[in-house]
Amino acid sequence: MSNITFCDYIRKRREEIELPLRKVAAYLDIDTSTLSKVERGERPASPDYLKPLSEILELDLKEVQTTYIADKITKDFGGLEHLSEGLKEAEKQIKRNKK
Amino acid sequence: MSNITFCDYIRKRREEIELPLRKVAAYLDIDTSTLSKVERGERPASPDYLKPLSEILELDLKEVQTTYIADKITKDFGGLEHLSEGLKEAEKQIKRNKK
DNA sequence: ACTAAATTTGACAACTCTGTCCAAATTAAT
DNA sequence: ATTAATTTGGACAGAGTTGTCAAATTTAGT
Repeated sequence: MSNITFCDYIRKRREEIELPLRKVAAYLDIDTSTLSKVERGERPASPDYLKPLSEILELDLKEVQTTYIADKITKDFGGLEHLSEGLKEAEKQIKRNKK
Repeated sequence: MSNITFCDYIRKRREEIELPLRKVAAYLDIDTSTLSKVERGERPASPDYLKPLSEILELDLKEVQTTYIADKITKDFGGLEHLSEGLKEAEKQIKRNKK
């Protein structure tokens, strides 16, 4: 029922493959403390982290991005009544822009 | 073909019904200068503006929100490769959360 | 229990963001 | 052309964000 948040997603995975925060943080070139905060949802993840996270956690980049986006959108736009329609419209526009 | 940006959308409409910035800004309870910047895309619109904007510009709130969301998402997430998938996933989650 | 490693916490500086104020520039009306 | 109204620009303050550092706490290994 409940949606996996981005922070839980990456923390679970990191524990799964038994990497210490220290190592992952070093790979992302950020402080251990920063990553700790991100993993506990105290701070949002920077989009810059996505690619290196997918690498060191051996996750599909697409899945990482998807989880990140879904999470951030619900947080950023959660208060708007017509969010679903807005998202559909956004999708259309993005497809249009690709061409 | 080109997507209407939120700022163009509200500026066009304001000019259409011939309201000065001054009046609209007063209704939103912000400085004229701030609204000027928003209408030219120099500053993002606050979500707080959406409701009063729809009222004074006599626009459907749903349309206002949809335009706002679509615009903001392309600006916020434009750099991500898997944005379309992320949006679909976000939609699913939002629907799930409604229940 | 002791030690070392891992993680969390809080204070902090640098930076960004939001909106205001007021002066300058542009546009409209007579 | 002058005047009045509208719009824009830039300096600014206050609030919020981002990541770091170092100390405190928790967890794991012996």
